[in-house]
Amino acid sequence: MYNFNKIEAKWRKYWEENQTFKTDIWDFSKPKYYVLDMFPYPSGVSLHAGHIEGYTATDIVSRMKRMQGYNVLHPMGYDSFGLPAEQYAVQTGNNPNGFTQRNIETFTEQLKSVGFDYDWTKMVQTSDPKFYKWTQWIFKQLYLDGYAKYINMPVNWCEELGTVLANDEVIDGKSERGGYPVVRKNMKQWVIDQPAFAETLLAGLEEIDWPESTKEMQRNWIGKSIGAQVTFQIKDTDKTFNVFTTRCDTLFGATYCVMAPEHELVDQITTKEQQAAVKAYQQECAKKSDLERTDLNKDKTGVFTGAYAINPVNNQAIPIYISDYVLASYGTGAIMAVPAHDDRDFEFAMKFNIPIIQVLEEVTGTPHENECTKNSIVAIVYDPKEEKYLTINWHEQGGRLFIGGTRKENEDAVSCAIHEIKEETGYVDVKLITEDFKINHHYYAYNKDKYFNIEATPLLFELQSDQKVAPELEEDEKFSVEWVSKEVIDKEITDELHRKSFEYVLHPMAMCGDGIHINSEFLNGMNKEEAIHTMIQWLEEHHCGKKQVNYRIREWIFARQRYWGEPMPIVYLEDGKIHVLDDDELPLILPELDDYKGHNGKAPLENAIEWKQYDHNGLKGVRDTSTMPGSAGSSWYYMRYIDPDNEEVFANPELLKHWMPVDLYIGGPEHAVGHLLYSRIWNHYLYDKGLSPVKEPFQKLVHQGMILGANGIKMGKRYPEYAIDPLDIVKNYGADTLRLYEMFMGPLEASKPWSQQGVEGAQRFLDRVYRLYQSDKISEQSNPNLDKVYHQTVKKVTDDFENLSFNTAISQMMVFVNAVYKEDIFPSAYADSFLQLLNPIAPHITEELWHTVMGHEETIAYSKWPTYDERYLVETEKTIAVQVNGKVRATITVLEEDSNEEIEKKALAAENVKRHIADKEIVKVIVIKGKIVNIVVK
RNA sequence: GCGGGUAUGGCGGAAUUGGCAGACGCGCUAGACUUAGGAUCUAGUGUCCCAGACGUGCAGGUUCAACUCCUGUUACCCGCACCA
Repeated sequence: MYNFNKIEAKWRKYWEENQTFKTDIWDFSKPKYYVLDMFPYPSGVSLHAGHIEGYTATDIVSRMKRMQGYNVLHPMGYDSFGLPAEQYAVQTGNNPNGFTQRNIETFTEQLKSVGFDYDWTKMVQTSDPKFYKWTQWIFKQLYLDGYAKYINMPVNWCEELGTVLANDEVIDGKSERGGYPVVRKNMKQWVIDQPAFAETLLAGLEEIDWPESTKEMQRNWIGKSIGAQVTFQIKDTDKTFNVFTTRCDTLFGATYCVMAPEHELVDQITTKEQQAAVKAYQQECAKKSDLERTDLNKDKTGVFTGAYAINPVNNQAIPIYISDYVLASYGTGAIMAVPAHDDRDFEFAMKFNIPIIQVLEEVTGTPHENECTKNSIVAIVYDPKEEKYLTINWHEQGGRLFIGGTRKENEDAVSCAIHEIKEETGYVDVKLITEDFKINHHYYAYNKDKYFNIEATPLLFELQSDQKVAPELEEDEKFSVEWVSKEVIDKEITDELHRKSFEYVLHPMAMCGDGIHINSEFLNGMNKEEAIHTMIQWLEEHHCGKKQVNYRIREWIFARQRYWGEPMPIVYLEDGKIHVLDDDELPLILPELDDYKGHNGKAPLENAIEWKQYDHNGLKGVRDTSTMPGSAGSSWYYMRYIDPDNEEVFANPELLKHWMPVDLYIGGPEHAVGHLLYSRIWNHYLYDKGLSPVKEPFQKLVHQGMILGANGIKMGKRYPEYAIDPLDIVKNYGADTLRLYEMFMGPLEASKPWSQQGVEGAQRFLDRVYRLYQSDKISEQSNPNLDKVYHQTVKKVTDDFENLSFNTAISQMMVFVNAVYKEDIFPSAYADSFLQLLNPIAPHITEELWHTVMGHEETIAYSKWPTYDERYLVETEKTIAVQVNGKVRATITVLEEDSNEEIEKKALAAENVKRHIADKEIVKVIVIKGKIVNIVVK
């Protein structure tokens, strides 16, 4: 076994002493390549296997690009503000900075031990005043441009952490960190106006090479929906309120309105009689945490306010309820409810006995020209004693159906149905159960040779007794009355109308799809899309509504009542005005405290009595004592790497123009709607101001998958016995082995289980390579036997690295090594190139062999990446398969210049093929040149 | 419930535009070298009723040919979740 510990230490020292990986940022002579990792939070625990995976991937790409002649920027830094350091400070009374710096030292040591090619002279720390000066400065610009605002709004308040949280920091009603309960609370807060960026963020997604799932998550998070705002007047007052709806076409079906319990109008419109009930309900809702509020959504609750709203399209007065199924924070905090065509409204209406008006008919069947129209019924009779349904079996004429019939003029659906049941089956003692909707059905009647478009009303009856009269129609071989079970119906009733009828009658529900409008005056006969369009026009003409776009994304709550973050560069002056610090007052440095704990829900900086007092240039006031969220610094750090020591600007514009955007960004998928959205917002903003040269900061994004424990179980706190410490692997197997193994495990994006035996396999390969280079096979002679596999390997490794398919690149290198082992001569040119191909994955061992065996003086890191010659890849002679009726029966050797006829001749001549086509007729022979021959016989 | 993804030997996983399913590694079996082997090298390794048949979650379809395309379906993973 080669001495990996010694070799790895030797070359790490060499790289550091020679500043091998220092990027000359001003060297514009070569094309640039900016490859970035998501920087870690320097916690007390060390790097885990997942970090190594992502960091190795970028390391490989950066090393290959460097060898391909790019000027590569591959920096690393620390997201060093955050909660664990804060908690350490609270518990020990020590400044969190010391704790943070110690962790950073450990992390840096660990990262170096894995051999990553970071340019450490570019390192940034978000908690460094030199860095956060510019975080504060960008915030200041956002404030001056009106995007950062100090407003009163409902926030996520976590009592346990003593701070507000952003929406992405709340998971299932609990804090992301610690899992403490989170409640809604109204507070005056610093926020960033995210909805202002919604459109540009959506548009930008089209330009970038990101995983579709992540883009989709961002789209959902932004949550654009196009609809209409409709203004309702409150009956007998001059008050109005707006609702947002995506289905203004169903306005004629609105039978009530709902306001969120917190809606500002609720107190003003509630009638005396309802006041007590409304107050009680509001209090009940306020007490609930977000978790309880969403958890208790199985059953709808609500209270009538006593007030009525006037539906602008028909001047009907409809009741106004309050219910927590309407959220104060979305849309206008009030809705129009259309129970016939919305699931939630349907559920609420059923519970509170509110009328349901159908305004949209589902359409079944296919429309046809020259249809006759009529009204009809589908009667479904249920016998609860036998648990069977009454059907008519029309045998050949039309299969099994329920009882159907045409309504005569002036005949209502129920009497028609009762009449038809009697006429066709003789049963007379039936009770109506439901009759709530209509279906629009197109069909062709064979017996009449006509196309029909009918409006059908399905009705459910229950059989009360077996009482019967003689039916008008006698049963015969064409027609029989049968009671059957639900299973038989599911199987045998195929008619679309009858199936739909049965489905709706058994499970009444809202019809949310498309259809034909009814009961809707000027919309009647239109489909959904047409009706929405028409209704918006009508609303605008009558000044009671308009087209409206709504976003789910809300203000980004930007202040935390914590210590370990960037202080807000804000002062509240004595006259109540807000003052933002001058540039020369930045950075506003975080003061040392005696006590890092907040008291009574107040920020820890409240303890900095002197620091708080502001008296500068004749302005007196009090500083804001909140700090920025963890995602502030990480929203722009990628630009600071380019120019980390600049004291005049956050980064030199000329450098930014050359280096941005990040060409490849690799990190975990957990930041999909946090960091990755915030960064885009800041970058879009800076781009609009001309301070960033590109709109989108990260051109290509890839997420590495999770590395699981050996049993496929997530590593971590719950199962520490399965946790793998990558540094143990470095010590016991070598950094090169760790890197090779993690890259060979499987596709970068996939989750994959750890295998100790796999680690040993990786080490075995490296040792095999090492021994190969110690052998006397390396020679100045050439070896044509290796030409093809060599060029194939160069091509595949280059392509696969480019596509981040490291597992298959490694597999190809193994194929190459296996091939060399079978040969006596390993040409030194190939031996050189192979080290270069393997270098990005295993930098130490390859650098060692490059110098000690191949005799190079200079580092391998800047050697020219090998190229392949296409000539060796085209195969003059190829073995292809011959199939007979799609089954492989033989393989034949064909030459590049063989014509299809010659190939066919060879195929037919193969022994095993002859046997399989003997005494059969050849229907045709398919020859795909260079691929396969298929002989079809009969 | 909605959105996205995955499913291939004992295991991790390969398979350009549909064209010899199982590359490569792990594990396993046998042999060589050895005092020895948990080192190394060589050969083998999808299943079965083995001149053949079957086989990429399940059921269909398209095609000369399907892991790959189409329809339906199941299981698991991730995200969102009363968003009007």
